Amino acid sequence: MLKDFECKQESYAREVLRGKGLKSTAQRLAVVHVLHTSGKSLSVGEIHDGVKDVLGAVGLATIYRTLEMFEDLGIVQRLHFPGGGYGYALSRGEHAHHIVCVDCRGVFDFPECPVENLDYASVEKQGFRVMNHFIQLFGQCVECREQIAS
Amino acid sequence: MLKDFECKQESYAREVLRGKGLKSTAQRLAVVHVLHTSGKSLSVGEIHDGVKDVLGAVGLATIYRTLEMFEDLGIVQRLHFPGGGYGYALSRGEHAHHIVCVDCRGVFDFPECPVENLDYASVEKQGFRVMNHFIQLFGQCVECREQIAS
DNA sequence: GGCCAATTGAAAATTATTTTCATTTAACTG
DNA sequence: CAGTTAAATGAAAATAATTTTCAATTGGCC
Repeated sequence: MLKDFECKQESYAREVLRGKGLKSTAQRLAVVHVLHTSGKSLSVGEIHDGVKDVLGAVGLATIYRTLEMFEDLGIVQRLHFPGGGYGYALSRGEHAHHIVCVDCRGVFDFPECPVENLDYASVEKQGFRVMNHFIQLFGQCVECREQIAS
Repeated sequence: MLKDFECKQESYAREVLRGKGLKSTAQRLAVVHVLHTSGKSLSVGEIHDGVKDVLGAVGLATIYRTLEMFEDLGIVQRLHFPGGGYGYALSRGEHAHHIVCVDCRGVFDFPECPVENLDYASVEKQGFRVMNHFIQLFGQCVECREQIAS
């Protein structure tokens, strides 16, 4: 199932999958497509609904399987919200992090990595070796701010 | 139920609870106690087990209720692990963050807040107002590192 | 087009979490 | 310190979320 037009993210996913000997199924590409066109972070259920809109009936288990796999492959990233709950968004580039609007759950770029230039000395003094970091910024995007003001 | 010796964290929890007109029950203080003595981040189930060791039978629902409430009160913090799953740890001070050992799930201090001194200009240029941030560093603590080396 | 391992769907099974409601308890009051 | 009362608990049921199973289907390669 090859579509006439694919967004960059879909081609990228295709490439990563092929590289690992995994299949680029319609369901998997639809997950990328839905996330891409929404521009937001979506819950598993929302992704399932979106994929169903594109393909018709799709098993929920497939969505779970795909998202887990995509996270391992670095295609998507799991985001946790302050009030509880989580969602997925397409990964940004190498060391870009997500800024998430707490109202619309829209995802924006935060190109600088705050941890990049960080002094690990205080930590490494304790003998700790930092391997990985998880950063999410939360706030309000312009649109949601204006909506509340009005 | 007042114990002869209470750790600082328990007294602190007591104080916060009183301030909100909430009761300092044995179950609630035991949650703090278990987290404190473990020095690690623990899953809901592990906390339940730990509390049962101290008090005998305790309902799991109480543990869920307590942890949710403690998170709102800033007494504990929920941590999400890279491979999935989550746990709770006692909150560190105001802007200190957690560093979590991926092997033993031990929690260490990271006093500097990397976001504190960050230039939000690039974000705010997009009209985004940052309200909140979630940071977790993952790595390996000395002990786990040595264990693997041996 | 045909082959084969990978993938899917549907349902069942499992696990996690929340709700309900009768009973108990901490904290305040006199 | 006993009495009062709203808050909290426990146990079980209800709900929701996630994973597993296995037969049927499909994508990628020859």
